[in-house]
Amino acid sequence: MADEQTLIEERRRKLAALRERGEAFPNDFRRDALAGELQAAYGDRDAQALERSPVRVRVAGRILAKRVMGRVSFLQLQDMSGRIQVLVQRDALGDEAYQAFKKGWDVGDIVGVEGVLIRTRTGELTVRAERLRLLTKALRPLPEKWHGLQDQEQRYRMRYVDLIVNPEVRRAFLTRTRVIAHIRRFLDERGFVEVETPMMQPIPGGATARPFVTHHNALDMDLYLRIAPELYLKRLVVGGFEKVYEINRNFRNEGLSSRHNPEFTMLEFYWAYADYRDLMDLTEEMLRGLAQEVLGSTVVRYQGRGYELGRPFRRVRLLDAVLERNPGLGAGDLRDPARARRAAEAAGIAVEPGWGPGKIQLELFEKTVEETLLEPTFVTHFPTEVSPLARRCADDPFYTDRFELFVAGREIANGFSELNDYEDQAERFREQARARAAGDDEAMYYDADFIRALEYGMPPTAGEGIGIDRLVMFLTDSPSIRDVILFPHMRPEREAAGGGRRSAGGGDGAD
RNA sequence: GGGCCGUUAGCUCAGCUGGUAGAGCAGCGGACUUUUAAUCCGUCGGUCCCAGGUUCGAGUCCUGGACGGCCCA
Repeated sequence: MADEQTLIEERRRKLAALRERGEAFPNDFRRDALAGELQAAYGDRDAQALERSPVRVRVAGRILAKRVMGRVSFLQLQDMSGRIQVLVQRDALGDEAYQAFKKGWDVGDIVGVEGVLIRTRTGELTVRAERLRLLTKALRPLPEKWHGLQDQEQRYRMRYVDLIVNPEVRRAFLTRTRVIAHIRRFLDERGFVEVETPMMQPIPGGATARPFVTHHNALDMDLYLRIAPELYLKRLVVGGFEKVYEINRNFRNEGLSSRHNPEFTMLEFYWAYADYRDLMDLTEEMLRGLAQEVLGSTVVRYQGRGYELGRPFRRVRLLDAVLERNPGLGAGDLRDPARARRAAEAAGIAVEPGWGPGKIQLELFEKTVEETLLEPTFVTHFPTEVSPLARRCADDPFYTDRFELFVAGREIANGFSELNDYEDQAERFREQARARAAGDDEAMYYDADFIRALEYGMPPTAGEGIGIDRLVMFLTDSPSIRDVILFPHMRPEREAAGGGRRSAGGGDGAD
């Protein structure tokens, strides 16, 4: 009587008894209180005070624990706000109702309770039930009460179970929601306008990445799931949306890892009459306020280490950061194509044919510097060669007015003064198109409509993208991006019939 | 794509050098009117991820595969 099918059969039997009494899936119970709010409002009221002025409540939620002690029982009830205990007494409900509860109700069932607040002998705030309703009978048993669900695969595949039994998971996702809400408020307060631009694009632009392809039947044309919204948001700046942002999904057809999911959430915002330095200031302010709001402190604990967001972030040029970590190199070694190639090869980098000194500087940076940048650091002056949408530095066109923000060794944000010189932009697109023709399938396409938009004139503008998932990982102390994406991508499960161990769908059609 | 690790009851986990597969929780039966990992007595429950192989004998050893985790590209 304890393999999965038997456990389910046992509950089906209980459900059948409910159906016979005509009360299997009622939808007329209305609650007027939430567990967490009751804890907050009455948590400090003592037993006598609760007795003197009784508080009647109707709560509903899932049974997480059931402790039967003869003619009295205790339930632990969980709703979206938290948990509260329920006291169930035979003498209050009558013998028939109490027996039905005792024999027919299980951990995992969803119930409604009407009663009064009391404090038990051991001091716990409790709803003493006067009426009990079983609202939804659960067929499947919940995981073990103490350890919860540990198996990573099952936690991701059956997130609904993970959320029921692992409170820290629920907390992380609520934090994610608060992060996004805070960012919206932050930008709204500063006059930014939120928009939505195409997810399906005829030309995938705005980043270097492999896209997903789909097909529009009526138009008989391929469309690409966007890898970035950038080129559309800049069209809007041309159109007069001088402060604009979008928080939404990007799709990149690349590998999965603890830092990559094929679909991920990005904030992009564009700010006319500002430059990349203004962006860095704004980013610091945003992240500082965010930590304060979400964590109550500007110190973030991540994977055992503390990070201080309260102080100004370090700012360092990419070349200087590379030279710091590679003491054998001099500035001149990384500007000349042949010398840069030799330097990279000496550092163990397999230099590909099309790479110029700018790409090599970036590779050296990623290989030798990136993961060492623990404290929040703005790395500035990315080479023009690897920044096809960024404005060149006024004093040195080899570099751009661009930065990336690194925290805990990971890229969190990428921003730059936008390239609004349509002639330069057209030339950069042609350069990308040449690289693509030469076999670089991550290189950008030439986007003629975007050039046309720029030719109408885009004001001097700064724009930035912030990876929301990685930011939330940092703020929730999550080691994997899958811990902050509700339903991360997984390989399909094997069919239950195929003999695989995991058979989440195994009960389907059993009746 | 490569390397390492994992997969045993619904869940969390033991299982030594190859010799009859275990515990706790959950379930079921019983006791119990203030417990909170309730307690106590009794009890059911296994395609040891899959397929081959070695062996008198495989959860355990070998080969291949599936899925997952970590690291690398």
